[in-house]
Amino acid sequence: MKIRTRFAPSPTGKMHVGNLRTALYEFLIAKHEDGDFILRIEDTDQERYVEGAVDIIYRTMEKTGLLHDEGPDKDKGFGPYVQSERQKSGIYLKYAKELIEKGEAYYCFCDKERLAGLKSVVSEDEDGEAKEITKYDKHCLHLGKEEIAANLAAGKPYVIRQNMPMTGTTSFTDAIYGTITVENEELDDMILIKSDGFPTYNFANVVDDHLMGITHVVRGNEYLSSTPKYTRLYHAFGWEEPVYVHCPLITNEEHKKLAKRSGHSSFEDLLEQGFVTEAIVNFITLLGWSPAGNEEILSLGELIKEFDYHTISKSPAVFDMQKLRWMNSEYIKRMDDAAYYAAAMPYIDSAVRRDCDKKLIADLVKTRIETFCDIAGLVDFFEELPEYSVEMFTHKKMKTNSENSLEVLKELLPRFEALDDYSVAGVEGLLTGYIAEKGIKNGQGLWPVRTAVSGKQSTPGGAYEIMHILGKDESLRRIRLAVEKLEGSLA
RNA sequence: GGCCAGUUGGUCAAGCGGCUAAGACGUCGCCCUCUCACGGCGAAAACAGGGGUUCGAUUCCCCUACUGGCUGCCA
Repeated sequence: MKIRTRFAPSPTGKMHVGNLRTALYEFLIAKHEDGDFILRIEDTDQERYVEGAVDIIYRTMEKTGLLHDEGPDKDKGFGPYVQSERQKSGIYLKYAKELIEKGEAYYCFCDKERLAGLKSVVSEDEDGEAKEITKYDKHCLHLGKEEIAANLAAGKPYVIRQNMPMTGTTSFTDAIYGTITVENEELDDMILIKSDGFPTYNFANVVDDHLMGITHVVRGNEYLSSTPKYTRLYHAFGWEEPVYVHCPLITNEEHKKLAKRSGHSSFEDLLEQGFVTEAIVNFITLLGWSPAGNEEILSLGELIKEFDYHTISKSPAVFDMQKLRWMNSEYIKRMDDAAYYAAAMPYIDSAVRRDCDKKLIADLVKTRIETFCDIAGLVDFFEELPEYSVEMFTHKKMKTNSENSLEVLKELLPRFEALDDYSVAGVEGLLTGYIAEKGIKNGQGLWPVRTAVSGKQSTPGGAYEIMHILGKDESLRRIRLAVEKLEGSLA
């Protein structure tokens, strides 16, 4: 049978990385076996709906290459794929009523006050916050037919609840976690249809998954505890259950659920921080799953080939920013020229306003950045010579100090003044010639120059490249300044 | 509190009864080198604890501890 998976996000804001990974796994599971990947918008919660969130979902899917075979924007398949649209046809209510007839669900007219009265404080957490638990007492299950009819006729607000048995157990099998069994008395009579007429996620999800022929239900393991309820729903309808694939949670460094404040909880945050889409996709896939071989840098195509959901791990994974940064640097290094320049130039242009060889700057910086946002901090000295101390001319390993740096720079200054060819090769020729002539080490000649023209301990590129980028005038200005500095300190 | 799940180096993770317990990130060292990177080489670093089962447990079972999730007319 052809595999069909679905990504069923709620349009409530940014694309959380946990959601993105779920989408990724769903896509990978389907495509690995040439199956269908479906996009369904679960917007049954009117309260949480955020304008524009659906567009974020579309954009993210497109950018990451997780292209769906069926979805809201395509006019094929079962459609529509937006639950608020589907709801209009009364489809969910129809199925809920079917359950009522079977005795698997019932109308409930209890108001919030009565429900609140059912709550009991069971404990307090460390912050002194009371933890309450509620389990509905099945009060309305025992309403008479006439009473229900009268309430309905009177337009009294109602919900429809699932009728859980008080005895026995319910089991389901998850592809990752194995068979899980719970006591039915632990199961609350969950709400299927809300008083506003919308189905709850729990219900709409099951109905739609069935109607759309979803074979593999993939979701975060926060749903593991509620899955027995879904199992009961499938059984009540007499529907075949899908294969469940629950994925381990992604946590922050404190091993807590990735929260908004961590600053990297969403795809958009990551893009803003200079990460490339392919690296994000690659990295997120590896949170909870690892390939059979040792190669970790894998394109989406390679992931499709290698992904095997049976080997998804059970334990939660910490989102390691450090490793993402490394992986991003690998992707940057592997970018071809066109793509790389296109991505890097905007960052270089905004950091270096001087008219110069920016392509060279881009080349120099390529192996030195982990994200594009790192560029600014590396190239700032091209724009403006930073304040620096003469101590910088003293370097033990280079065998330099203020005295010989001053000597080198003073001897070099007239030669640079006479030089017209400030190409990299031109500058290099002059400097290597000088070094050979003096019989000194490369470092002894080059360290003073590089320091003088950059004012920094470390720079992308060396003296030749920097002088070429700065050009004759600016290079001379900086060298003269260094000479003054050194003379001042030695006087 | 109840229920469910998880627990291999700092992090991601191989392992599926017998191994010197892979690999990657990070860290440290060396080489390369005009700096920093890149690249190359190398090092330190782990089976939560206790009981079983077994000739033999990281691997199977039980208990404990810890961590996380759920316990909404949210998903």
